Amino acid sequence: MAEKITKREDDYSQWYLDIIKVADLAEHSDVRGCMVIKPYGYAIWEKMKDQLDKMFKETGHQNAYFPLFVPKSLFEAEEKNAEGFAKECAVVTHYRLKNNPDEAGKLMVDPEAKLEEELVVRPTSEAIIWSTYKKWIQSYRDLPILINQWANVVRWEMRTRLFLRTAEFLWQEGHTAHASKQEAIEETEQMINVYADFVEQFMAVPVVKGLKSESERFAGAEETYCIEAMMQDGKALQAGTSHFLGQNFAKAFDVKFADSDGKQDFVWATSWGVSTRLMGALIMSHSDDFGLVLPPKLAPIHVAIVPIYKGEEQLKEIQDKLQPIMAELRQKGLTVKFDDDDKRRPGWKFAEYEAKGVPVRLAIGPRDLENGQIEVARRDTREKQTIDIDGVVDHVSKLMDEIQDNLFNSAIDFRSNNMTKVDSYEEFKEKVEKDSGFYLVHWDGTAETEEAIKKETKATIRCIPLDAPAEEGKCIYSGKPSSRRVIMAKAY
RNA sequence: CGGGGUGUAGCGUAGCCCGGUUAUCGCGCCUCGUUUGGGACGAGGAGGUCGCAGGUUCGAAUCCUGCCACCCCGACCA
Repeated sequence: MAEKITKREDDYSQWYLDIIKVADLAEHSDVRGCMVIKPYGYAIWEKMKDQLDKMFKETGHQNAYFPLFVPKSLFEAEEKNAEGFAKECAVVTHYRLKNNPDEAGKLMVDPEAKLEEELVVRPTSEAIIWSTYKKWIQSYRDLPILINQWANVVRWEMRTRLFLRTAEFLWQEGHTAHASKQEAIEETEQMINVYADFVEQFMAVPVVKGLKSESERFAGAEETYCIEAMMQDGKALQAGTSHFLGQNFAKAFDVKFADSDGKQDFVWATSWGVSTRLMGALIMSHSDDFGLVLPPKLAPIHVAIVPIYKGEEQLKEIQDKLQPIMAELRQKGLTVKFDDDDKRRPGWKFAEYEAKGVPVRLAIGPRDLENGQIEVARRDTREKQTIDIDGVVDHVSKLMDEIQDNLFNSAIDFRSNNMTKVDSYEEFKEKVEKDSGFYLVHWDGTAETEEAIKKETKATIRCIPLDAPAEEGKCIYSGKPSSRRVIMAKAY
């Protein structure tokens, strides 16, 4: 774990993978395109998960669980959805292995055990969930259904990348059913706001809330809301989506309800999700060449304490001095790790906790004990200062807020510096090729223009920002009129 | 799936072009000792189906064929 890492423009991917390695977050598994999330990485994910779960429950949702396998016929029911995912589905065709008669000790798929109907391993759960909701819904009194599920899904991607795109990934998917269009739209908007609040307030990553263009929309959705974040190389990362599904799935699965007048109508639907991809966003937003940088609100360890000592006696002295301080820190809800591991030297521990992104490190040795002081180091700026030990609890707890704010503000600054309004296509082409970043441009609203720009520049419409002010202009590509700017960027 | 690259101990690698003793070096690991304020030092030690499967050869990490995995660039995508 001693290797130095460097962030360079031409080597950003390697830097990203290096961070994952030095912080001990995850690694490639032996299974194609899959990932092993290691304990420290999972601890961070768990923090994110717990917070999101809390926010879902605060907005009236409940957790449930649906099957991993989706019979092919169910999967086919919503045509657009099936078509959108068909190319990346893992499919179960057999249910048994047997000994291979030609090769001792080897197994083979038993051809006798072919399934009548193939089972699709869920790439998303709309199909299985809506076929279930059909049984649950008869009247408006059964609505709304506000359910979330924490699960793994499988998408057989051509190219995979740790956290950002793995064949199997962990996520949460909300699936709600409503009696009115209006209510479903409100739900969709509510959830994109929940996501934005979580990502900004907990991950300290600023996002743009917006609508996807038709071509980037979720397969089977009427409207897709998204949040887009900017990574340190200027590229965009879609951090979460919330879909208004209209009555598409209700029609596909024949889910009708009787309203208060006894009239039958199809149910209105939403779905929304975020995944372990958020880990990628977290890593790429704040890390530096010394490793991961974690916002305090998501750090599994808030304070690492490194005692510097010779012999048991000195260690004991330090422990006695720190015992009440650690108790106070813990009382304030902070997780404290006192690292008296004698097998590692202090310098090693300093580097280790930096690599893991622990927000604050305390170091204390005989010299400090004598002076009644302690050394405090913050991870975000890597500043160290020696303060009176009496004030350390207050100081550290203030630092937590400061670090959380500083990370968010730095990310905002970075984004502002890399967000440009552009009005001519020539200028746009030139800029987007040289510097990644968000470009605010006028667009005529057609898929043809979008496609043409994508082909030429590799930049795509990340979203049509919800808060974009109305502004008359001309499409940078076609010159046709446009009423607001959209965000174009290269994306992950 | 198309183009390029890589695969040698836990990690990073030399050797491969031009086949030939016991496969190189660094980090890490184990033991003992000295150490401990920014990734310690010394001495000793363990660890290898050279990605997998075939082939050529007296002899293969090295040459040939096929396959697999990973990385980068495309297409696809959360």
